[in-house]
This record gives sequence, structure tokens and C-alpha cells, in this order.
Amino acid sequence: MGRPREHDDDTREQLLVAAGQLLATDGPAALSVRRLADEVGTSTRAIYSLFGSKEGVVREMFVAGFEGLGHAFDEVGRPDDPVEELSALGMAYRRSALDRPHLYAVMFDCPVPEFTPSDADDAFALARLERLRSAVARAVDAGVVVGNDMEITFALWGLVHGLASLELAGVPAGLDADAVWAKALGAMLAGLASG
Amino acid sequence: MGRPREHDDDTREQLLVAAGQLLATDGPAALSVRRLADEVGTSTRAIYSLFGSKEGVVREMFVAGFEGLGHAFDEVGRPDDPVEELSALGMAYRRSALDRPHLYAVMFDCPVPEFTPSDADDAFALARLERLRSAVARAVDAGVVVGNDMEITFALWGLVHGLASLELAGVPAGLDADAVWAKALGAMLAGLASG
DNA sequence: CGGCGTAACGTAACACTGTCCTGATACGGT
DNA sequence: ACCGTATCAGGACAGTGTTACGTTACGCCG
Repeated sequence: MGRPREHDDDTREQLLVAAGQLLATDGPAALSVRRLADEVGTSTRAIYSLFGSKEGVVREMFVAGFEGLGHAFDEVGRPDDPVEELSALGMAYRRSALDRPHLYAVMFDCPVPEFTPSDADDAFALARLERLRSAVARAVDAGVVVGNDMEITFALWGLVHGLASLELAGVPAGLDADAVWAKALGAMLAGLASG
Repeated sequence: MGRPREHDDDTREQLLVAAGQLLATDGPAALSVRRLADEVGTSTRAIYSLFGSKEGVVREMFVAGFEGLGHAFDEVGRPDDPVEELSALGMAYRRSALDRPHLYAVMFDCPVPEFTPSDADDAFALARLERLRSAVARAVDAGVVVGNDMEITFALWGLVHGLASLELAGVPAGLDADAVWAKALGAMLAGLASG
């Protein structure tokens, strides 16, 4: 009974794609409910039916961002050398951030004031780091890095997050970002090896 | 000739203080031109007379944030051991971020969509890092860290920025932030020493 | 000393925002 | 064929940053 819904999963997908494009091309200020609806050719009501609010749309992008990070981690195999695995995870993190900078901003900065991560969102984000944590644990077990699993995980996360953040903000001309990443990751992993 | 101005440097200061408090207590969404004017007991016109726009207010906070970082660096003396100096600069960075989290957000995240750092702003921010760069250069000269000055500076900046960013976002319960900082900084500096 | 020019003021209007409510719409069941 | 109902589009509402307007308060000059 009732009118058949046109605000279905298909328009939902279209809205998310359009929201990503708006954010990527014209910045957070351009992401308005009306413009988003226009872009897809539907009404503002669709956004509230499907996502509850503008915040809901951005939350979905937050989740998508961390899922993308998880996938980037999954694509890293399991090299024989645990240290090499950690290094590969770091570079996967970098690639994930650089490939979708607008999502990375939603994940860590809060460019859309309507959305701030809830505790559940934070928990979801934290869970994507399990892959990194297990790699750290493996390295600790192998004796190639020494210390507390969780502390080392956050030390590494802090490093790659900071580097990615700075690189997205724009490194000065004449500075080789590749070299900075190689130097930083190499030094950190070497330092962790010696206690 | 003309009416004497009441929108003077005093109200300017009051507006900046009030803007900081609004941002710190009620978040970026609460920082509206009308509310800011009400808080100080003046009119919205004052903000446009003194700062040109809302963006101008936030820009001033951006500058104040980096000046605060510069002062935090200045308070670090010049220990005999260059590595100890780098470590102290890192902890000064941490303190600066934790003392004024709302300013740190303005500096790196863009929580107020009206403001995005211009090239001049970025240049000003970068100049505050000169203190770190000179300390790195000193350490390189002393042979206690090896590599390119600028690359190492950004490696260190990335690390402390990432750690501060994660700590402000909230580390999971049961994780000792002090320990993470000590571990991360120690490992990085140790790793940089061995090339 | 009175009136004028001028600079700065508060306010109200504009175009926009996110959100909610109203009236129209299109189907399934009787 | 008609009604009930779930869904839709669009307009209303309160709030945003910004700007144009009319008013106010002072220094200067006649």
C-alpha cells in the first residue's frame, strides 16, 4: 500500500557519489542540501528520507573513507619480513589518503561543521587499524621491534597521519615528498627495532 | 573630522578573545558573526570594520595559533645535546597543541569553512618552523642525525603533528599518551641517528 | 556660536543555509 | 470505482554571512 518509493538505494548511491564530487571539486562550502539534490536531479526530501540529515550524508562518507583505508590495507600482502609489512602498510595509508583527499579531510579534519564523529564512528575508525596492530604484534613477536603493541601502533599511525596531512596541505616547492616518507618511515622503523 | 571610532583596538582584542572562547566551548558552528558581536556587546558592523569579514577573524586566530607555537619553541632553551633539543621542541609542540586545541584545529583542520589558509598564511606558518629546522641543521652538523635538513624537519613535523592530532581526537582508554609520545619521539630520533 | 561635512555607527534587507510541514500524488486493496 | 496510505515536491521557518541604508556624533568654518 502507498506510493512506491523513488528514493531508493540507487539514488542513495548517486547522492553519495555527487556529494564526493562536490566536496572534491568545489570544497566543503559547496556541499549544500539543495545543490546536492539538484546535482542528482531529485529533491531535498530525498536526502532526509535516505540519510536523515546532511550530517548523515557526511557520516556515510566518513565510513566510506575508513573502509577505503581498510581495503588499502587488505591489498598489502604479508611479506616475509614484518618490518617490510609495516612499511608497506604505511605506504598504503599514504596512497589511500592521496587518492581521496576529500574523504581524508572528512575522516580527520571536520570540514563540514554539521558532522563530528560520534563515539560509534570513532570506534569504527579505530577498528580499521586492527590490521596495522596485528602487523605490529607480529613484528614484536619476531623481535624486530620492541615495546607495547598499542603504543607502537599509535606511534606509527601518528607518523603516517601527520605526513599524509602535511602532504595534502602542500609541501614547499623543492621538497621531495617521496624522500620525506622514505626517510621518516625508515628512521621510525629502525628506531623501533633498537628499543 | 567625522565621528570618533568606537570599534578600536580594544574591541578588536575582545572580539578575538570571545571568538576563541566560542570556538573552544561551543564549537565552530557556534561562531557566528551575530553571536560574536552580541558576546562583546557590539554590532556585527564592528567585525566588518575591524576584520573585513568573518574569514578575517579566523585568519587572525590562525596567525595567533602559529605565533603561540613559535613562542612555545622559543621557551625551549638550547641544550648541549642537539638530540635533546629536538626532543624538547617536539614536546613543546605537543604542549602548544594541547593548551589551545581550538587554535590547533584552526591551524590544520579547517573547521570554519569561511577560512582556508592563503599562500601568505602558509608561508607565515612555515616560517614558525625555522626554529625546528635550525635545530635539525645543528644536529646534522654535529653528526648525531644524518640526512637532508628539510626532509628531516618535515619527517619530525609530520610525526609530532600526527601525534598531536590523534591525541586531540582522543586516544582510546587505557592507552598512555605520554608513553606513545616518548616511544615515538625516541624511536624517530634514534632511527635518524643511524642514517 | 550654529550649521555643515564627514566618518563611523546600528539595523534592516538580501541571498543563502539546513530542516520541517503542507498539500498533492500515485499506487494496492476493497 | 473509490478510498486509505505511504511517498513525493515545494514552500515556510529560523538562522547564516554580507551589504546597503539611514542615523548619529564629532571637528571645522563661516
